[in-house]
Amino acid sequence: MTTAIIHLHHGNTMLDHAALTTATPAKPLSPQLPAGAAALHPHTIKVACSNCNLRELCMPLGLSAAELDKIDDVVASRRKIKRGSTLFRNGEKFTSLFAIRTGFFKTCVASEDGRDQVTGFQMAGEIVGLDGIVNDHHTCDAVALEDAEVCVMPFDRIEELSREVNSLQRHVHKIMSREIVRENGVMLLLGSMRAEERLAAFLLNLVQRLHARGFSQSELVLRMTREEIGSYLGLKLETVSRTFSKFVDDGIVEVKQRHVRILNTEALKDIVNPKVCN
Amino acid sequence: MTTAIIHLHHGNTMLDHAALTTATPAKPLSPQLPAGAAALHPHTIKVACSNCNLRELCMPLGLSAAELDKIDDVVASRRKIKRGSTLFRNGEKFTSLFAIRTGFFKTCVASEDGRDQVTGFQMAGEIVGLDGIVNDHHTCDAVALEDAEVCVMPFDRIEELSREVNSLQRHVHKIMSREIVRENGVMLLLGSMRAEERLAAFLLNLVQRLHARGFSQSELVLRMTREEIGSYLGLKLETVSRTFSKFVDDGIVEVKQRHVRILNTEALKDIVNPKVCN
DNA sequence: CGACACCTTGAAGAGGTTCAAGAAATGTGG
DNA sequence: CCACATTTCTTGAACCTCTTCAAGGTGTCG
Repeated sequence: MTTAIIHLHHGNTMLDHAALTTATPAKPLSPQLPAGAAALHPHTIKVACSNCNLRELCMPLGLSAAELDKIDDVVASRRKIKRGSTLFRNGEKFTSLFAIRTGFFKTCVASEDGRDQVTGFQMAGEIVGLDGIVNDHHTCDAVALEDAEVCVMPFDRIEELSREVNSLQRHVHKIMSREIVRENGVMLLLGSMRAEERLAAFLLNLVQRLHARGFSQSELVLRMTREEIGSYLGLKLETVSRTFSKFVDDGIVEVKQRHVRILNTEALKDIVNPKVCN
Repeated sequence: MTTAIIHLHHGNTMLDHAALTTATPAKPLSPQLPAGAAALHPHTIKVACSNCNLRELCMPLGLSAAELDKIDDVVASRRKIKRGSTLFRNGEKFTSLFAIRTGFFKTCVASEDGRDQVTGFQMAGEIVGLDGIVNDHHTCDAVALEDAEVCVMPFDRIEELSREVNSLQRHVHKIMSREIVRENGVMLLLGSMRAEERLAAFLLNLVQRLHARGFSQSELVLRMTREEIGSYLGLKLETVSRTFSKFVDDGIVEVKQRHVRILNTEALKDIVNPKVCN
């Protein structure tokens, strides 16, 4: 019975503590907003990278003090995006890359006839907007799945600076290459995995990225709907729901709406990479 | 009857003329090999971009003479790859990007348990190797589907030069962004399309790219097996074969092994983007 | 508290896969 | 250049996974 879990865990502390919200990590990786800065302007705030705790995620390591000074100029401003609204939209002019400071995004592309496909979920420290470089216009939408804040990095400024700071140039290349490799992995998932494998891979990937940001290795709060997960994984929302229920039945995870606790990471790994027996 | 076509077209001139081999395009876009150069060294030949007819595909436009001189240094050498052998392999150290001069490649990633997924097919003028930048090692295989020749472009040299030549810098960024956007499109295909839609989209994409290289808009020779097409499209080879047969039955294409003639491009487009009828 | 979005589950159905066999093309070695 | 081995492609039939349609439950937010 999959419904039992809802009552079994009703009232206990599962998934209820603060470490479960992406806005408040356990490790000290949260961005530090200069006190009072937010009050200056409702949407854009001028700030620097050098005192940002997410720098190790967005920016190259091992910068000299002089380079750091220059890098501070990459971020032109910050921008807050309300849950449900878009950071950029398919067709809009491309001017900047965005580094996510807080919050959670999805990116999605649409075909002409209106189908759409979630191409990724992005969290703090990750960069969105790379799709816009090639044609000076964005080819996908970036939608905030929770209230978010991003650093706006005008791309011409990035190009200018990366001619001067070698490690920044290398970093930009790596970020783009990383995105290519990530998408290769998604293609493998979409092209060759079955529903259970897809969802297992998805959960492991999410929890791994969250863990790198100081969150639990075993508990997470999904910021997206079943439908969005399904779109990303090439499944219908009902299939996602059923597969969650199957994992619960098998004792691999606990699920309470969007709260997920992984009880058996190894089992998930085995589902993704089925052992050849004998 | 789908088998009829094989006899119907037996002996006719369908797909038989020279314009159908990727090595001999109708338009003058074929690379010009300096006479005798090939004899100097069996595998690597020092040549420049400035006199290459594929330059408009690989390199930025509107370069000054001085910039062109510099760009010539990007290509360290050329390399010939026999059909079936690999240009690079998952795990190998990354040093260079490769511009395809002639021939046809597939790139594929493998999961730990041995499944593999074709992530793309590349033809003359396209760049492979971008996956290697992020971790200094390649994460996929690039396999020649026919005898091929590539220009070897050491990446540190590219980075060096793109600090000096702004248009090259921009070009490198665009190439990577284009790959990201392409993969977004494949994700849409894998995540939301049915078999017929996938194959139709695949054929239209191939023929469009071939046409940009001076080949026919309606005829093409597939350089890959049904299994490789299937892997790319997230289908089994039998499904690819059946879908081809369906298209033949519907009078949309003629198929004779790997020779394909598109009889009704509009029909293919309608399959990819189904019209919503009332 | 009521409206709305989201999630779960069941039952029936479709699309694609698997297994199997045979045909056609391709490559190889004598 | 031909015979044979191998690879590739096609097709059928049974099966299975995932989808579709439908209904009801749960949670959330104004």
